Amino acid sequence: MIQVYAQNINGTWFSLACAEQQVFGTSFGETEQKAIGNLLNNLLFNIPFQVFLAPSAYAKDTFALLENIFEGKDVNLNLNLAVNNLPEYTKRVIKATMQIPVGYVASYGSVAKAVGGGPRAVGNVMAGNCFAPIVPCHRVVKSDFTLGGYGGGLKVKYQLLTNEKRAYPSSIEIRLDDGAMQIYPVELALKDARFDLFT
DNA sequence: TGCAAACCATAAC
DNA sequence: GTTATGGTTTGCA
Repeated sequence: MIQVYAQNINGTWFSLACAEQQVFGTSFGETEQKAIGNLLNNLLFNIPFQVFLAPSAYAKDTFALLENIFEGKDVNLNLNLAVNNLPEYTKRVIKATMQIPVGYVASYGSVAKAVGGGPRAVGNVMAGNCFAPIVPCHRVVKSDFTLGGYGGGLKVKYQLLTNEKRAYPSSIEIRLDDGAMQIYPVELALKDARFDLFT
């Protein structure tokens, strides 16, 4: 039985699906309904779940982690994510995406180059990301450094990236199991962002 | 700039 | 099996 929780932190609703100290999905939204809706939408397991009003200790800890990520802080991600049932390619993309540090972004194309496959396939994985914002899909942008899309809305993507500014001087290459991935300072993606594109 | 074609793993049928 | 669908990219006018 999977346990589902929702909690409001500083005006944002976070949602969590977990069992046995293992995270099956996370999400967030403007309202409690949206947060849980997003969560269940992406949850691909057809397993019974139960919604709890009061968070368990484990849920509390995880919510605190989500909030820290949301605010752009550097956090230690030693969470136990339930990815075993996901398709092989999806796992690879998730793993690579989690290697993007705070303060940097990657493009769909550079992720694709690192894990194989094409940019659109990477976009597909992001669109179904069950672990936002733990798996930092908001750090993946288009090759021209416009934001691309975001499940939670582009405004949120912009906000998250703004919180993660670290003023790194240049792009670097990070090593993955499979290959290498080029990542760029997040400022590049924020420079030309215009709010009128968000509506 | 703007448009069309190539791109590639999933999910749905 | 086959088709449709993207949070894309690239080339070309």
